[in-house]
Amino acid sequence: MQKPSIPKGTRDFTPEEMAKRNYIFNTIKDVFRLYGYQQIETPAMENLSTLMGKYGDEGDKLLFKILNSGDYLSGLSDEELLGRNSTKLTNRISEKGLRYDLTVPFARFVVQNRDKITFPFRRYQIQPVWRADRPQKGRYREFYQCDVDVVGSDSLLNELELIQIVDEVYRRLKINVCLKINNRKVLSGIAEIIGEKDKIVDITVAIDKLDKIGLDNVNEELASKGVQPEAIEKLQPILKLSGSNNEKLQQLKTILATSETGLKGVEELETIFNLCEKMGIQTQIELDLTLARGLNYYTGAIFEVKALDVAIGSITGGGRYDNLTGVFGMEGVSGVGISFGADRIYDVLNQLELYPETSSEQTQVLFVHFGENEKLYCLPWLKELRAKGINAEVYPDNAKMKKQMSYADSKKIPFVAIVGETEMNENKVMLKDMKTGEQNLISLAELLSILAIVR
RNA sequence: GUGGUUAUAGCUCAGUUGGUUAGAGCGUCGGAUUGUGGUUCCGAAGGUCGCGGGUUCGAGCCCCGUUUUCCACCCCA
Repeated sequence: MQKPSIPKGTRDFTPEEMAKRNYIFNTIKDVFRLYGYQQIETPAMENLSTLMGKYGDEGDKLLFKILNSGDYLSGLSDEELLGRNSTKLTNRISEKGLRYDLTVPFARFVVQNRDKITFPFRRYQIQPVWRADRPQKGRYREFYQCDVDVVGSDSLLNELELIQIVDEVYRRLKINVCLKINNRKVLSGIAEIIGEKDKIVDITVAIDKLDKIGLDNVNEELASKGVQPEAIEKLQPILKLSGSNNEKLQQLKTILATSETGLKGVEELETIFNLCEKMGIQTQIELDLTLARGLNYYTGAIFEVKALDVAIGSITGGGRYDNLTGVFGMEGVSGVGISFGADRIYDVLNQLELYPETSSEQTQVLFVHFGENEKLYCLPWLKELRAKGINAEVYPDNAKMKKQMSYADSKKIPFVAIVGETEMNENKVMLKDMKTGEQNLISLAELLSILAIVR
């Protein structure tokens, strides 16, 4: 027999792992709701026409495509088949794909449901996304994103609130993070004043790597992309900017003095920093001019959150995108949002062992018994316990004591209620505390009060 | 897509220069113990050595291909 397996980059989650993951999801959800965001879901698959071209050339390659149903070759000519043009052929045999992120499907959702939505629309969405990447550390082909976005509002107050959400989520999860912030308008301004306006993508991609490959290599990459030597020269003081956020902003003001967009970006950043200070954000916030992020659609603020105690890449990212709905035929709607990478947060929490000890998903008491009559005797007790919200179960088969007890032990159930003839005659159970080994003959009322207190 | 790396029991891993019948720990199951788990002792089950080809008298071990794992690049949560 062939060993079963799952596709590369995907994972199974055991009950223990799910308890941990739900702790993350619930923490994030609770905070989202505090800020008035409401949940939506969208399909796992979208039409390829919705997805293609939204994430750049690289993104198109990383889309999982779904083969058409039925005889998907029937409409094709021999010429097309023998042409061996994968890209063209793909369009003919596949019209659906798995979603690559939650932002683009959300933009589609807004356009399609504009009649049911009141703006500004605040939604959150927690669902898996798929990327045909090569898996590696902290990188999966199926992973969950937790998105919060607000569309239909230009106010920088939204940026502030997203930062507050980041601050609160990571405070609750007890993860030390650094929030990096930049602004696409500043990046545009830089490209503008060095005279390479149309090379903005190459420039941002290159300087994004400053941390990783160093200044010399960045300059080399810029040159290889055709950026003029004078332009690279002009860029140097910007790359070497240092000091506090405020100091950087002041320097940028002089550097970008001739660029209207650049100055607008600086002004936005200034406003956001001031608001954060006013609201007493605890998280360390850093203006990082090298922060570009690959996504093509950001137009204003760009965010990225990194865990300070674990090397795993960014665990949250986002930004402002003006007019993302424009490609779906709805102009003039600006949005801003961020996405929490649940799977990376999970990896961080695992490495730092930051999970709370008690899990609400655990069974509180297991009924063990000596046979058919005893088992039936347990049923009304279970009903009462469950009605009070206490997780309880009975061992379903007639099995030896040892087996039933081992079951409780391996499931880490804290209490076992033993039921035999003596207990039934007295209308009681023998409650054993699995940690201390202590046991007492008690009534239903006593059992309820004990378990209610422990909980 | 590029480069490297890995694959032996359910899991984690040994396995000598290529030499008979493939090893351990953990887990599972049974027993010691028919009203008591986590400790201990005894026993059992469990393998197409990733797959395909080649070299050899002989391959878990060497060679080629392929798939897979993990890591890095590109890119990204």
